[in-house]
Amino acid sequence: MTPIRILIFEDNDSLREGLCQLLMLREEYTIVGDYGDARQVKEVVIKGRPDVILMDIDMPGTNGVEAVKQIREYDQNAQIIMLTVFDDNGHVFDALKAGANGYLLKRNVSDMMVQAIEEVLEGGAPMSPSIARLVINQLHEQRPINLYMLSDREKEILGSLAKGNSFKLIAADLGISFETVRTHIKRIYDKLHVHSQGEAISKALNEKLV
Amino acid sequence: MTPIRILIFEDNDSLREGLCQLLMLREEYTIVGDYGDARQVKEVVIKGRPDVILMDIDMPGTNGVEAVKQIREYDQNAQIIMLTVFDDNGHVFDALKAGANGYLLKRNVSDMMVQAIEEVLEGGAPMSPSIARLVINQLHEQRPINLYMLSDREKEILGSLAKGNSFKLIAADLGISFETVRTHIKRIYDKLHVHSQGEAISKALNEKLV
DNA sequence: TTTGATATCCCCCTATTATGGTATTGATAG
DNA sequence: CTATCAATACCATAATAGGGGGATATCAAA
Repeated sequence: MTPIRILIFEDNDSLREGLCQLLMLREEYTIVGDYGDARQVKEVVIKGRPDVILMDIDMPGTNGVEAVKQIREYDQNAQIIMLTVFDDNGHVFDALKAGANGYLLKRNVSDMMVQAIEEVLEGGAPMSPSIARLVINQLHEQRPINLYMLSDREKEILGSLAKGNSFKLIAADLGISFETVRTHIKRIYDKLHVHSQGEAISKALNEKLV
Repeated sequence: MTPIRILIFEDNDSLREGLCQLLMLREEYTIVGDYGDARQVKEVVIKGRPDVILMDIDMPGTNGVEAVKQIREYDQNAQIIMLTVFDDNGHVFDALKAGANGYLLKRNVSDMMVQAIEEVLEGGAPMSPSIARLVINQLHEQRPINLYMLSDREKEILGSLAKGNSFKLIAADLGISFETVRTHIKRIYDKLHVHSQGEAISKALNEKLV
């Protein structure tokens, strides 16, 4: 059976060495490199052909997020697990958007690292609980909107407008007259405090009014 | 110490009973109710005051997603863990958006349920690995941008347009003439295959071109 | 050197949208 | 019962946007 190739970027020397020792206990793992910074990330990844990359977020020089972006330009297969001390610094979403596959807090590393590596290789996404909650909360949509008191009909028309339809088309779609559409649009603009189609569509889409 | 109150909605009788038995083994848990459907969800939740709700996705009558929406209308505190057989049916995101806090595949239930309950009460978001990966993949932004071959200037102008600015304003902002803005806009419309501001803004925002 | 892409500017004409009115109907809340 | 609101509809005028041209300058690649 071929060994699992692991590459480590972590600027804290003692943590990095601890990780190496922890992972070397498992004979199915091979550490193909461990680095205190990500300056040579491209060369190192190409040479090392890692299955799993452990990437610290905060490093001198190239930070972890930037490193992930660079890696993803030419390698979509390596599984990348981010390591960080804090769970609130906004880097979380940047890293995940850039293409990271997992996200562990350093305080969970000794407990969860081996399990996390197994999980990520099986197509999972290992995350510390507080990180997982951040991600889930991101998805929660707060709805009790209608901040602008749009009526159902007005929302319908704004929705159609935001799809790019002209007044004429909206009228035909809804089976009402062109003039009625214009009346609705006027009221929508009033309520939204805008004065043009562009502003209305922008506001509608950005604030998810439709 | 006050017990942890658990409420169960699951239409598979044997799984539901299995869950009850599993959780009753722990003396810190109290099952405040177990139901095969979510028809009375509002009354039951108000009466039971659960700390944790286990909610099956697929149930006759009111489905799990709908039930979560109803619960969240008046209870923001109960921690809701969804249960499902499949990890690919699109309900995943609906449920999480509606306000669920965790998501387990039924095949992981016996292994992970107790740990999941602890995790969710500590502010985590327990998920089966494959669900976690779905969520993470949702965040990954695929970049193969510039599908439409917009130049930098064109992207800049489209961005300004999508903020709701008029041609006049864009011209003033960029320090170029009104006619130049129009020329750019015409080319943008060509490249995007649209014929109006509305369509252009809609496309720009929905496809994240800016 | 010529070509192609980009950015800049102008003109003409038409179509669509914005603003300001007024008005009728039906449903609903006081 | 009546005041209000939502939805419907129309008119007139002004402003903005869309579609068709044509033109010049730059820069890099062929």
